[in-house]
Amino acid sequence: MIDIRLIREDRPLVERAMELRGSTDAIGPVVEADERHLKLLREMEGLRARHNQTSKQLGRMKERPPELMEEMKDLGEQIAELQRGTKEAKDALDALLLELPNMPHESVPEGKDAEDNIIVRSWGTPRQFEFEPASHWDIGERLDIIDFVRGVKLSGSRFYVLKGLGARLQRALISFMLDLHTKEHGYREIYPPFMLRKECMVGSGNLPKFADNLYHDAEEDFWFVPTAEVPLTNLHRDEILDGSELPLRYVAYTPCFRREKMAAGKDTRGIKRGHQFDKVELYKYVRPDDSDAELLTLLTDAEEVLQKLELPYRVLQLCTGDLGFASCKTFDIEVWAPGCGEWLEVSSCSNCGDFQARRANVRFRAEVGSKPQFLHTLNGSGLALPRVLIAVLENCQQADGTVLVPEILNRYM
RNA sequence: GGAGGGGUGACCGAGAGGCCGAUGGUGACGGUCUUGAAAACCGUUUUCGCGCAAGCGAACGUGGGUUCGAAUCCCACCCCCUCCGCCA
Repeated sequence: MIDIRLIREDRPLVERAMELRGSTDAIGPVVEADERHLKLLREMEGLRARHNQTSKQLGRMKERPPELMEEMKDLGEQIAELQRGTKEAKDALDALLLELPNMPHESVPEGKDAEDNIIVRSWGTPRQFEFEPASHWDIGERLDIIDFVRGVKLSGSRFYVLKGLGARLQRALISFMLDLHTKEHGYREIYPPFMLRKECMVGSGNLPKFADNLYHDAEEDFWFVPTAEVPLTNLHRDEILDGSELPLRYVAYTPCFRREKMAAGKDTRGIKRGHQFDKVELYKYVRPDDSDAELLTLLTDAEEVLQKLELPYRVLQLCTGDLGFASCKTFDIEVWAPGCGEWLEVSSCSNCGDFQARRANVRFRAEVGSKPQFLHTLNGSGLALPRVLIAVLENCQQADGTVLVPEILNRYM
């Protein structure tokens, strides 16, 4: 959420930021709603002050003049009326504010869409094959470790079944990633609920705008996690943390559930994009001054997974037009998949600034006795499993059709 | 799912229509005393909104209602605890 006070104080700045992201004319309605709300609020509070004062006097009186009582009753009704109006105005304002994306960080390169993203660096060299590398769906079926037909039988399109060593490989990757981040990078492992209350989705920025990508229970207030970022954002919702606790670094493995309506018809082959996938997620709560630096270490923490797996990858910095809703600065990591012949996004590491902290109301006190302030949150996959699985299968395939898994996984297999 | 009890500030815990944003205690912070510390004593210590400010407004699980006035009364919902039932 963008601070309404910033919009009041420096509207052009915010408007420019919105334009950089490709959304125009978003601020005008906000300013109007804000003005309407403030007008009603001031009016209501004025009447209330009067009402409270007289009411207090009445409490001390022995005899209550009937005409004064009459007047108070009247005033009370006016206040009630104004209160309804104020609440409506506030709800309208909040609804607009919740739809505004985060402002890009000043260091983010300008651009319209993914075409304008910048390759920051590459690691490893794509392997030269002495044979035509197979796609993971061919490898998976040939080795009987990915079963597409039965996935569809169970749940429909975009579902698959991992079998035998396929399931085992995924589990090995999860364990490896969790161990790496907890033992070597200082993250604390979290096992969160996979179903959350609606307000959690608002806190992270998934609602109200992206409801059509979420699954939820029809009867109860349970929303399936689309990423562990959501429970991790809300872990400290409505809390004031002690500055000495920061930074907090968490890592969580969860399945992720997404409708993928927007991507209908895209990536239907293989396991690249399913309605359910596993992911290990990195998350940080940090002091505002530290978030730039913490983003870089978050990124290298995620990269190290691929380095240890010896999989070639590249790092992209997203341009302003391609940033996610909640992010002010993002780096993507893409792993090379020689079978599909494409770079696959396996991580998106973002600094959300105070955007999510405002929504979820997570604050900290810099020092004992000082005023609470919003902290910064960062998140990044570390990494998304199916695509790493793809990369392992396709990069490590051999001429005889078998797959030789990266050495680091040996102790997990 | 059924029965009963309960949700108050960082924590414990009072308050049962106006004198209550809330007694008291613990903790934390500052001070006095002390060579230093402990103890003792004194003081400070919720958050948000509006306002240049003085100040005003709001919040006692959440949302409604009664009343000039609600932490306190009424209704609904949520959560926690105990017991019973069911169950991986």
